Amino acid sequence: MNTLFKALNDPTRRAMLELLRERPLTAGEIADHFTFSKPTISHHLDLLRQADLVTSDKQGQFVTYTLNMTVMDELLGWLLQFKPSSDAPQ
Amino acid sequence: MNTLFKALNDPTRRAMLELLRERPLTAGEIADHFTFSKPTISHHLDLLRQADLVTSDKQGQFVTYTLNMTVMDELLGWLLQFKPSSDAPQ
DNA sequence: CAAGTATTTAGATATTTATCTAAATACCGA
DNA sequence: TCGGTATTTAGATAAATATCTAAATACTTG
Repeated sequence: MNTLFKALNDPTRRAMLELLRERPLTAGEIADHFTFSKPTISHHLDLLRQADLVTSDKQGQFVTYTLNMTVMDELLGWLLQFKPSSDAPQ
Repeated sequence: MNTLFKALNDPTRRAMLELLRERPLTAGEIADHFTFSKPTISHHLDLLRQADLVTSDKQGQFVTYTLNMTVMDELLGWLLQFKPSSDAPQ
């Protein structure tokens, strides 16, 4: 949960997730959408992977990142515990 | 959105929200659940307030904090954009 | 194998953050 | 008004984070 919130606590990483919503992208393609250096992008992707928000797959020279939303369900569950409707319908 | 994720990116603050799920509590009552100093607790509560996750109400010497979940809907919305089912039913 | 491309690792640095103690503020009751 | 309680503000510090450049690694192609 900590790792998840940490990964989400950065606008660049959230933008990356939104990019990957369309389709899987290579590290380079992702980097093209930002003005940060490649190592910085790589570091952000690493944090997203640590949180299991993305998976990475190396194909030759390229590393393709794919959105993995299963972990978001955990967040969704955490969120819903605050929704009174889930506890006491009314 | 930034402020919201920042506020949520701390286990103590998340625990505070879960405490407040039961009922509104004063700053002191909240502090009693943790081993941090009062100023530290106050600082965390300030961040939760900045994110609009809680409201505070001073009654005499006491400041009561109340959960305000309306802003969580924003987070829920952000989250649901990743759920394929919301885009393409299947 | 050498040169070029894609990506990551290493190491440095500036900023942000969580925490503390000490002090200030605000309120209450005698 | 004074002493006590509740909370916040100020200021300091250690740890975490985002970023960079330089270098390393891994793959591809001539």
